[in-house]
Amino acid sequence: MVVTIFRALDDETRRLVLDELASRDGQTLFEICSTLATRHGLSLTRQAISQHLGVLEEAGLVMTERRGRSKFHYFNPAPLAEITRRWPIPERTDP
Amino acid sequence: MVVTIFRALDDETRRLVLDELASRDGQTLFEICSTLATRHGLSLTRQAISQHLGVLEEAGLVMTERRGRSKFHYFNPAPLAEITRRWPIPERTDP
DNA sequence: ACCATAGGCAAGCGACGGCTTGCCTATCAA
DNA sequence: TTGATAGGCAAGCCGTCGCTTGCCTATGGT
Repeated sequence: MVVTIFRALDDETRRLVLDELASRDGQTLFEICSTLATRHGLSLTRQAISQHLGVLEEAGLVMTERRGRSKFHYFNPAPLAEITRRWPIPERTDP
Repeated sequence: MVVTIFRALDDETRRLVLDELASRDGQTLFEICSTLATRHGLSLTRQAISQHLGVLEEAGLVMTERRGRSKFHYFNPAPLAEITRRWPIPERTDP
């Protein structure tokens, strides 16, 4: 199944994962689990987070790098440009 | 239920509706139905499109204006700024 | 070799989303 | 007033998503 960035972004947990990686890049699965738990009160299984990371990776929003038995995750905002390319966002939002 | 812009964008039909309104603003429900059918081969019920428009309106991506028995729909890209505000998009995407 | 650590695979369940169907309301024209 | 046009409400079906549970693989330390 093809995962679009729109599907990937349509989940608050995945958005929090992106926030986490944006603030501290290169975290492992277990690190993301613990930071999500302590900073956002998320009580999710490791597998749940793993699946979320899989979706984000398929969408190209997260890049990974294996070293030994660890897998490091990096936030890649580049695919988000598809949104602004499709619907240009006005500079200012003054009502 | 609260409809976020992320949920609203996570549907190709809704994205096509936004494209349609972006290219020709102020269309009615029936106009959107026919243009989607002719230009994208979408064979959906009027109610389906109506529900999509409802979701887009709840998310603030579509503004409406009633005149008589017609309801005109306008694309409002302003809420999309939430995305770039949360995750700044790099200017260029040269690899 | 042994065991703990870091992660993956797959099945199953509950809930929600998209779409249809059927019927109803409101506005305009004759 | 009658009928046609533009749209709304609500129930129901089916597929998909998020999450858990259980088990398996692989790397590193001692």
